[in-house]
Amino acid sequence: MKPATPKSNFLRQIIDADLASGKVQSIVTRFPPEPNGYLHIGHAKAICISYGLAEDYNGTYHLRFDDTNPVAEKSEYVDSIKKDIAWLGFDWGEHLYFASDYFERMADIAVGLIEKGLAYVDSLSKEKIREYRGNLNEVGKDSPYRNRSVEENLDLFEKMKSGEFDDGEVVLRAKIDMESPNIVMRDPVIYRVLKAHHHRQGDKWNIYPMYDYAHCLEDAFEKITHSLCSLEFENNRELYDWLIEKTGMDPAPHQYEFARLNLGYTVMSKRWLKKLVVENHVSGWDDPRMPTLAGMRRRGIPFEAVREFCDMIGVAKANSLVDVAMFEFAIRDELNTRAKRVMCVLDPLKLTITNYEGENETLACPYWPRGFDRDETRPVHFSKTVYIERSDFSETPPKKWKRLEKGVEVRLRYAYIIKVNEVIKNEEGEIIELLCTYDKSSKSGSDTSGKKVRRVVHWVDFKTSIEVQVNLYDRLFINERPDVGGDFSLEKELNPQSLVEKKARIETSIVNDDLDTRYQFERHGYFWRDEASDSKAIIFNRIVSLKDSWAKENAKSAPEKPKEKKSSTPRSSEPVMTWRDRVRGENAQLQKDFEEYKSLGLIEVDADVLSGTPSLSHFYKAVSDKGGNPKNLASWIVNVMLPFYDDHFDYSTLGFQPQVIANLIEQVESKSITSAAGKKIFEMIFEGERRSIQTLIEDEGFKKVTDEATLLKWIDEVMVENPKQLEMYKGGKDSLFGFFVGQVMKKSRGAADGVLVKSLLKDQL
RNA sequence: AGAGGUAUCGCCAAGCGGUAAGGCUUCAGCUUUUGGUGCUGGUAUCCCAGGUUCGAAUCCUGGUACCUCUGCCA
Repeated sequence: MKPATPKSNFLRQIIDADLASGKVQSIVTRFPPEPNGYLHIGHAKAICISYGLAEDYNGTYHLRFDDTNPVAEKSEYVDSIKKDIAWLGFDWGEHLYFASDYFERMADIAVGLIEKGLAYVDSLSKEKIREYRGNLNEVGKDSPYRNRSVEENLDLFEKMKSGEFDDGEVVLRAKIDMESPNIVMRDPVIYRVLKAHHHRQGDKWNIYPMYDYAHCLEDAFEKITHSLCSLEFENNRELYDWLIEKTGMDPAPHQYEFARLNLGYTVMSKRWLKKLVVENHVSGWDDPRMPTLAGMRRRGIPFEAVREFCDMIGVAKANSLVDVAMFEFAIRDELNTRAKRVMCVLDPLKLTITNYEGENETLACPYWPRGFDRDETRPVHFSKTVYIERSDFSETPPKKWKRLEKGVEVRLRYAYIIKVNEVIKNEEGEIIELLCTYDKSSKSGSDTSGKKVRRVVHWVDFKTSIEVQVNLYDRLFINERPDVGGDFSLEKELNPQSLVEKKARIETSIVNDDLDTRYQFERHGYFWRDEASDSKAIIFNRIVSLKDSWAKENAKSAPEKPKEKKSSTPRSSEPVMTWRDRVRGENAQLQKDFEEYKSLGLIEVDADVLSGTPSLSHFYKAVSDKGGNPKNLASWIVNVMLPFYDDHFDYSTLGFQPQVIANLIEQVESKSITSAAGKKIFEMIFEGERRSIQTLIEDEGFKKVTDEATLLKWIDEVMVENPKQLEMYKGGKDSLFGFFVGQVMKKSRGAADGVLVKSLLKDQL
């Protein structure tokens, strides 16, 4: 029933590694909303990630209100956010925090920064600050106030605090680097003057910390180990780490970023959600069509479905747009097992059984379908006249029609088999009633008619059924990505059918149920009572419709989607300018090396890489001085050795002689060891192994194995150990060949002769 | 133009040099008194181009596309 969820993601890998290395003993995560609005499904993803991870790893999670900007924040939002998170089933226990509770501490730390000469008060205007910051292409320049003395800064900051400056007059800035390629690092503002009323601190403060300054400190104060946020903060991480380091916070929290959720046919940004509410396109933040948690709760979506959905979509760093079908699946999957089935007719049409003689009767109808291991029933009234769904009768039935048509027997669900004999229409030609006859012996449960009728139709009793209002909700927008591309105008994007209100008729049994009962109205969808419902006027919200494959079948063949061709960019024949070309442009020696390497017969890219830095070039020369084929030497260094250094190759701190590498490559060249073994040996050297290559080969058995008998023995073993794969291979799964080669190679620890193994294996298989 | 990211099926998403997981969607079939549910089965060679290797989605080089950053918002 539960879909398998991705059990691995990059955050888990980070945590696993941190736990394994002892960097942390147990994890602490946090969800840090600003109390300036309502939570939506995107927040639910973030919460499920941070809190879910803490739960899974037996760690701790915090709820922290990041209330550093008093202007938009309200206690009302604090309450709604708490309610929403609790609804999702998370309990933060005693770990409820407010950034504003740390204001004193943060201000003290700012003083410390000033004392260290790492922060200064800037008197530049907002506009000037922007101008001085530069832009994406131009570096910034220093503020004229950047070099104020520590004393002056201390004095000025004190005055900011005590209210001697007005909003916007001065700011406190971190003194970092106005020429940093990362704009975030160009002396970011860390405190601003704001004489605003704070929802918890009142008028106590005249200054408020900025997010970048406050957030990392909050994490540190709370000893958060893994501070998870969305991708747009990637650029801010450098500042986060800078502040943690300069303020000496220990242990240091770390920030990791993941992609935020985008869901089709809805919007997630506060701006648009607010517009929907303010312009009355919806009834409020909790309108059942809203993607807010309050809206989903009112719609009747169980929180478990939201959680299941969050598990399903996983977490990664690639921007994505999740198909609503996935969310709908999660909701249906949850509701399917817990929603009682009842009958409700949304568009009633009268049907009279002309040969029905009794007054009425009561049928015991099961609440649950077969296979549910539940056998509760409810009484349902039945009489001579019932309502059926107008769309269940057709005068011109399409192919494969399974409902009513004239003269064909159909079962009234849980009741009798009937046959329509006559169609009564009004003056406009509209059908107003169907007259039919029934087979008295076909009563459901005691059917002695012997008939097998595959057509079924649901119904409610004419006299006793209750009229109710049903709200049929559908997606709010017409397009999958309403807020992308061009200017987004709500009027054009809104789905006019997002709410359809109907008068429907429902069986009486529902009056006895708890108000929060979830139902499946058979053949329609899942419903529950709206909170505005009362005993006189009952209102049902449709949570989600049933999956409808008939509609698809019936729809005209969908227009063929134009297949997007994967763009293949033609390879330009122009020689390309690499960053190394630029380096060489300023370093004649390297340029000379480059030319020399090429003349030695190196392929161009290897020559390019090896002459990219002085350190590398020296190293290559040192290795090739010892002899050997320059081309192969180069290729080995570039492709096998360099990846170990992850762009940080430094000859001077190498820890082994170039001679060693020359020897190693010679062994590979002379085919006395395989290249895989060569790589393994280098790995050992890289990690500090000091035995000679010769010794290593001897001691560790790296010598290339070309002995057929040994190889065949391994091959036999592999075939015996993997009977399943063997069978599949023989069944035609050729791609398994590589698997067998791999297994043999593994047995030999990479020492077997690959070519030989292949040919032997081919014979054996 | 700078910096930081990302690219695996229609949509999410595993994969970390040796069999291209899984879920959603979709298609086919079975069951069915819900055109629902359940069950069975099918559907990708990994953005492009080179290179290294017995073997590359994974390593190297170079491209391309998309996202984020120029608030005294978070």
